[in-house]
Amino acid sequence: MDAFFAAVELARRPELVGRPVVVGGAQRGVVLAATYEARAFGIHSAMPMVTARRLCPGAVVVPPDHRRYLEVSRSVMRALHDVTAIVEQVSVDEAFLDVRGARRRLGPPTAIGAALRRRVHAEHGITCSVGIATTKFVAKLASTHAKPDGMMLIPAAATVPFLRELPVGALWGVGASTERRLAGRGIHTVAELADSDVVELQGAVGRVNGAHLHDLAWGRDPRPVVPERTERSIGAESTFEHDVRDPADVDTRLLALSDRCAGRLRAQGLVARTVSVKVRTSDFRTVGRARTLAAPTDVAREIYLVARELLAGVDLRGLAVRLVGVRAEGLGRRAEVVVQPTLEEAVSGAGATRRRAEEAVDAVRGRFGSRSIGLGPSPVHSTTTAAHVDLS
DNA sequence: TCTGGGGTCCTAGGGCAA
DNA sequence: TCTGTTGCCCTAGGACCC
Repeated sequence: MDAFFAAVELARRPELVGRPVVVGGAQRGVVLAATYEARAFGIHSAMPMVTARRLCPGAVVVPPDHRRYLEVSRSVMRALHDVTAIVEQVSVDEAFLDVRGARRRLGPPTAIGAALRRRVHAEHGITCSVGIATTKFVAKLASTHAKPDGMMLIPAAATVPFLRELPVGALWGVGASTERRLAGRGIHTVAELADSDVVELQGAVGRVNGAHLHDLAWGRDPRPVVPERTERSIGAESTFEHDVRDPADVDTRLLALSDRCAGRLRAQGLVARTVSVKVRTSDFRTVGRARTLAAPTDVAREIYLVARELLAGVDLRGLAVRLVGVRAEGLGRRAEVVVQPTLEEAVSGAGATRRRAEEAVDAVRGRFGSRSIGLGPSPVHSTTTAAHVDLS
């Protein structure tokens, strides 16, 4: 999709068409999407909102509506699934399709691409770009080159000449850091990358990455289009409006994040073996801590208690906290995992009770909305967590 | 001066077991 | 029983993507 979030906003607010529009949070956020009119001012995604406002004071700033973007995304993905079952969704606004099996029914890839672009525009009033190639990463580059609102086909024979013209930063997996490291070795273009020595390259950017980038430079990319990839982790993090010093403030946020994390685990029937926390201090330094549990869990209270302990072990060097996050890793299907209670739990039934309480919370949320009920902070040594109920 | 939130993957070192 | 090798798991951190 082209400037996806911004395009969705424009589709329902046509009076904004033609104006510089930026989708992003209020104060401490970054730019999530910008229309091409806004990009003309130098605005791009991931840029701090304050910088964007400075570059273009006249820009219309729209707060994000992720629920709406997800709706449109799902609808677009359904259109893709009408073409083929082999759809690999990469993000909310991007996917790979293996259309080899659809050619007899729907025609050549260019016809399929054109039909899809027409359908998305007709159904949602937004534009997308299509890249067609024999490998995933070349198709991705082609779609980038086709933007906005275009389509590009790169035949197999044209692949290497096309790639050689590009700067290394155009390759998927080459960010600012790798680009700098390569530049230090005189490598600025894909042609220079392709002609460099693999072993030397591996010394510069790592064993796996070096070999991978060298392959990409020659158009080699054996990765197939993989539908339905399983999730590796589920996390939640949030930045405070102002940096905080009171541990109780951090603690309250940590509980809410653990709650969100566990709720999503249960919703997907997953349990996590590892809990990790992330904390960013006022100097923007980020540290993480992780612990693998004796038994996997999907219970907010358990995740929270581990997260709190991990956080207590972090030396904040006297600095205020900017962000905290909780992540559940080492995921497994709850139905396939044997959860052995501790001896204490087996005697008291505490673990099972806790889980049933949180399932009740899920049920209330399912009926009255996600903000209708939440875990509240509890006395430090209490084994129970109060529920805060607001059915207003 | 400012820098979100959701993720994935790789590296490197220590612990540990075969 | 001791020693060396190998490989996996765990943790921390970094790079990257949208």
